[in-house]
Amino acid sequence: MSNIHIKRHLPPLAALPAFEAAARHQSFSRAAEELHLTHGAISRAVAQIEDRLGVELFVRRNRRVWLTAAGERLLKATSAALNGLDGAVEDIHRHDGASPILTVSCEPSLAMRWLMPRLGGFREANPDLNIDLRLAGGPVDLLADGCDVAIRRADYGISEQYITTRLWAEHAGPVCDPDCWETILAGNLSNARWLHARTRPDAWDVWKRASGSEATAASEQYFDHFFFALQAAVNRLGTAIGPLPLVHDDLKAGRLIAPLGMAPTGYDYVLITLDPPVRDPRISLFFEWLMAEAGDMDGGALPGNDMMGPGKKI
Amino acid sequence: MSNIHIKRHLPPLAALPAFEAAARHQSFSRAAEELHLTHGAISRAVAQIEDRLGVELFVRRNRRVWLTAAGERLLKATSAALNGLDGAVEDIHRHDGASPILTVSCEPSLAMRWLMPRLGGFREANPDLNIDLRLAGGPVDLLADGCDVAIRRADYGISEQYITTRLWAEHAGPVCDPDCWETILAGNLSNARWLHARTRPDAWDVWKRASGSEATAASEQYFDHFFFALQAAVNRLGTAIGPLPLVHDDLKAGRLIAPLGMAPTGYDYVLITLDPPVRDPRISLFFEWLMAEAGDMDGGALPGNDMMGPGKKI
DNA sequence: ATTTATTGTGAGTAATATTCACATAAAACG
DNA sequence: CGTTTTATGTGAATATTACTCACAATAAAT
Repeated sequence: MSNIHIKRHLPPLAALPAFEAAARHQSFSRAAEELHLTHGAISRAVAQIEDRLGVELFVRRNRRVWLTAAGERLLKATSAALNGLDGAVEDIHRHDGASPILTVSCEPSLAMRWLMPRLGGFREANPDLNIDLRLAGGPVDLLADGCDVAIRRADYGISEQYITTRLWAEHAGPVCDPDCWETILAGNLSNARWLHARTRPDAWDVWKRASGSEATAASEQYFDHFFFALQAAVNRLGTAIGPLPLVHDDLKAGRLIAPLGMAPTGYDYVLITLDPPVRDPRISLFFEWLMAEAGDMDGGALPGNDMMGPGKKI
Repeated sequence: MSNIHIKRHLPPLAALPAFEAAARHQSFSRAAEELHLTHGAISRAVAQIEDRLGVELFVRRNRRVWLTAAGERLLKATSAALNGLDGAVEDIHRHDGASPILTVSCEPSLAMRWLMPRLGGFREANPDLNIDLRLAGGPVDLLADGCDVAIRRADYGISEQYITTRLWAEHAGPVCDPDCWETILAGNLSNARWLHARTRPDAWDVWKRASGSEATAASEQYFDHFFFALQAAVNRLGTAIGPLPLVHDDLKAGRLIAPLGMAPTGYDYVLITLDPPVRDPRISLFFEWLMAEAGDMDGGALPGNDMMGPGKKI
């Protein structure tokens, strides 16, 4: 448990400011001036990093130097590292450590179709707390990515080092444009053109299992992204499996209907944090807001609820 | 020009691995084991950072330690910094510095409505080059954010330290759902309900100036995001000013029409890089692809083009 | 050819990082 | 309740390293 050795290959950290300044100025002498050192110190610092990495960072041509490809790569990471640390120190001096920025990692489709349209409301309610939204899917490394919280669909094992707080259980069901539901109800779902997404190829199977349906598709079409399949459904191209959060606003606005209702897929959406949300007031604020916004997300849109459009009973 | 002193407040960098390990283990002794040092070395490293910052990083209670708020903030930056550097070193060792990841910073609305739907195509065409997309608006600091390129609407002064490459000139015009254009043409634009976005409050004025229109709104409505106003237009709530990239796909799919055509707004969309795109093969690849995808973006959708729906002549 | 601007380097020195040994403190244990 | 165990803090000695200085080397600028 305690011998989680993180084996890193780090350059000599103390030499990084010298390297960064030298790269910025493309000159060891200017870097020396900036840092109030001698050019020899810069030269040795750079040489030290090069020795450690076994790669040349600069191309030296008599009166000027410039970065090699390796140097460019290291500069990118170095600048990010130094600026990030500088920002942290400033935050600490100004706000005693409580950063007024909450960095949220969210899956792209959920962010686009659910979170972003609502973030304006959060900003209005909490003008002091800025949300920095990053789109990313799959396993998350909060520390490495510098994120405070992540929102994920818990369809994979989430590292035990994190605290996961359940947000809502995912419900999903076939969605199509309002004009097509009669067609579907007249016969059955097998009349429909099924829209698939390669990012979640089992969506239809999961739904069939959850709802006990035995339907097969009349025709099928594949898209690269879930987002795209849903857009196609809005655009009357067929019927897609819509997870509730991603189609919530479309259902509410009448752009889509879910004539067969929604069934739980067995997956939860969770909030991933390093510590329990209550420990960080920013996170607890965000969490409370999320839960309030998601009030009608968790079973509230099952058959019997009027959000679904007219054909909610199968 | 050369005396751009970047005044940073950095913690003692060499002490950071000790701090990070101590924070991770919540124990100085475990950290010492991991780093093959004595607990005294860890204690002094942490104390050194605390002295420099003038803040306590750990709460010491006899047999355990945990982070203060300031410590948590510094840990976030430190982890990100060390992991970022580690990644750079690994890239350098594996690929001699050429990272197989291209980090792209893009404005959220453009990313959502134009870039993301196309990225799948890029990934298929270039499976070796992964795109890491970050949503951010306004001024960009490529180095600080660790981004290779940024895509921006050049509506503000862009720092001279960057190379800006023009992508296309923005065209914009009123867009509404296909059923409403007859209403508009029957009278004029003043019959319409104008949809505004607080993120670009001058959009209608800019268009009126560009097109010479003197119209005024029959009624108006405000939204928090451009994205939202456009969604409202799709949803038949009124007429919004649609910049071509953001409504391109909606026009093409017939969800929206632009009965009065598009006029240049005077703003360019640009690619922002540290060096000319040709110098980095990843960037030049991405740039070429962008230009190919944007083939019909630059004036190609002006009145007279059939992309606009039936009412393209005013 | 001389000057100028730049980086590399050996040797000495200044600074600092690390250890060792001991001090301290409170929980755990019998 | 005393003893042991597990932690961290710290003074002094020591090992390491970072930095400077002075000089070397190089090639462009004059």
